[in-house]
Amino acid sequence: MASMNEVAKKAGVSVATVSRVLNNSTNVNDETRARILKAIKALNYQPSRVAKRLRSKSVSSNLLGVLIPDIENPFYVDVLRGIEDVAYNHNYAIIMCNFGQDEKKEKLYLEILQSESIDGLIAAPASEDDLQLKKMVSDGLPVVCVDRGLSNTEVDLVLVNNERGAYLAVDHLIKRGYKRIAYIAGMQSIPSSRYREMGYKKALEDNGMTFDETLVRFGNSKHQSGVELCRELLSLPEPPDAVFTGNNLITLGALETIHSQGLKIPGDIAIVGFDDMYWASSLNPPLTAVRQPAIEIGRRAGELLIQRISDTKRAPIQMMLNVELIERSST
Amino acid sequence: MASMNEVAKKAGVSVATVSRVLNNSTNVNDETRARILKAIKALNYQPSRVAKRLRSKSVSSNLLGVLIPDIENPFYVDVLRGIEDVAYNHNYAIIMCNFGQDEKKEKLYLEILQSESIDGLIAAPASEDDLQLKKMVSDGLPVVCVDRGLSNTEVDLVLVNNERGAYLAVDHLIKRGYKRIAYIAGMQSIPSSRYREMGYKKALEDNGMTFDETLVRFGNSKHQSGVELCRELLSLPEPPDAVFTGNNLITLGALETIHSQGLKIPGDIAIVGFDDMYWASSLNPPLTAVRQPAIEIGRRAGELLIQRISDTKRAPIQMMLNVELIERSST
DNA sequence: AAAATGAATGTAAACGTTGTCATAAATATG
DNA sequence: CATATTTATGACAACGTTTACATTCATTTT
Repeated sequence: MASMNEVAKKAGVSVATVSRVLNNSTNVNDETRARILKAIKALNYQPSRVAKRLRSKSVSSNLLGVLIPDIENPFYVDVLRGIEDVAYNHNYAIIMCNFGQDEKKEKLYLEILQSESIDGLIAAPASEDDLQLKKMVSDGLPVVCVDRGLSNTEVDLVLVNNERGAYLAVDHLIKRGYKRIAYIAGMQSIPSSRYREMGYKKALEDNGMTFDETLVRFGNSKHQSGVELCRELLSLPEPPDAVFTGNNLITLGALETIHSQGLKIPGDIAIVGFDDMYWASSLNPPLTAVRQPAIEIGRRAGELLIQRISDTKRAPIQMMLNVELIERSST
Repeated sequence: MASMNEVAKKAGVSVATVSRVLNNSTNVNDETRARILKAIKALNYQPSRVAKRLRSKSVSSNLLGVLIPDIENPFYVDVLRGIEDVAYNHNYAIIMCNFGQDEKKEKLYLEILQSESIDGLIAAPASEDDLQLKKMVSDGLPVVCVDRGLSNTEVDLVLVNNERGAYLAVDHLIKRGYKRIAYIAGMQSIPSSRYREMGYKKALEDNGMTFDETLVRFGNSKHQSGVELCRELLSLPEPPDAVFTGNNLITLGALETIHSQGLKIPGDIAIVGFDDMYWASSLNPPLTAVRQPAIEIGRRAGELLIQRISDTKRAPIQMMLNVELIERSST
């Protein structure tokens, strides 16, 4: 890799002038500029983003961090896609950190990101009380949270109306005549799990139904927990006649269990999931689901972050996007 | 962020000594070491990976590039997961580049990766003749290819026996009595599409069936192409009675079309897909599929890369992993 | 014609490390 | 005791940029 020095030598100028050309600053002679551009081409010179980053924090070094809990979850993949989309358009590269709901791993990744001098970070933190992340925010790193916020901390945030989504789902089940509606939730420490629980309870209440806590199970947000918790629910003396699942992976897990027990959907049991997938209509049966605009969440977060990088002072913005219930045949 | 200099000052030593402690080199007094460690803790010092990377290419700067065609494809997500797994265990961070089958985007990402002075790269290149990538390989960057190789270039490679996978799928269909078996392929420029075609043809041939080229359609490897090409096939005067789909996304697209036309699987038409998904048993109907060990591909590639980084000279290794046919109810 | 301006360029420090070399003190060797 | 060796440490250059400041020269202003 040719360096600026070699270019300068070849063009017979100093590095400063080369730098000026590269950052198309004024006051450089047309002929010199041409000579330098020629040398750049000849040597196939590419500026080192590393050196740039080291030299000045002020100038953008075009590196973003993305910290997500679980890349196996199609929802986060879509968020990532949205982020990648705007990052690419602004010439940013992305360091992807997938911490798999493991707080130790999250911690290590945050350290690495800091150490890489990223310009900004988009994160779905493991916990609302993430001290390390809070510190990074208060130290001035541009941060945008997605899906989950940080308690007592002013930070840009893009999420979805979780309570409303759950309400829509459960209300829909009730209107369809289901009486014993279970909720298979994700990790209790994740805010969205709790908001969705609130929506679940509110829908029951608004419809004059009583809340039965044996029908609510918190898991670890993964596929396997969907499998197992659904099995538990089905083996209850009075099993549910419908189940509301807390995310993508749980839904697929629950479906697996239901199918393996040979139950009919929605005849024996109905199901509505949080998170839609574009292939949800090819599931057996086509799944009724609450759709989050995942790609848009990613895009918005990316835009907010890039804004914030260029204006650290602007007041934090919190965006709550809308969800919608997609009715198919599982309910 | 405290720098080494501040630590040195605080501990009353020179930066050299601090560096020695950090790289636990010998010949540093126990008492001094203790003092330095204390200072490091007090200042919450973290070494800058950026400075490290700039300073010496010799010492590992712990940054890997991953270049994949399509993060929406669960196969690549799994590969990524495998890579991430071993990267994390070796304290490497990952710059993720998703080029969405767009060669211009791929080019830009390769430039960025180079400019970021990555230690090594795992790539599924857009084309076998990718000049830019070939150049990077010959310039000495450690590279491991996954899923697709580079022509006339010695490079580590991890892939799967595509021909055999296709053969298994098509042979299975034939044994089940299907007569007109279509193949909805991905992009023709992608080697795996062609190897799968070879397997498809070979299975026909070995079973004494004639090859009908109107039953083979190449697309762009995305969901939408599955939708459309399947529609084309179904509206043929003599439509197929079975279809072999070239990847994950195509399978889901084809399913969508089949369902939307109200056809029964496998009664009206059978389907077997390349790429399994763990939730394939929840599809309607449970999908018969050729399984690639995607996570293992990622892991192996990660291991090969880390090996190669530490030993640039070792002869290239090409690994071909096995596929298996998972029989469910769509055939 | 001297002074002031401005354009074009160069010099050098800085960013935070690593690593080579030099130096000083302590210890071992004869 | 003189010399050689080892141990512990520091000084400084280098990596490839950016940028503040200095310099040179041509042009304009008085």
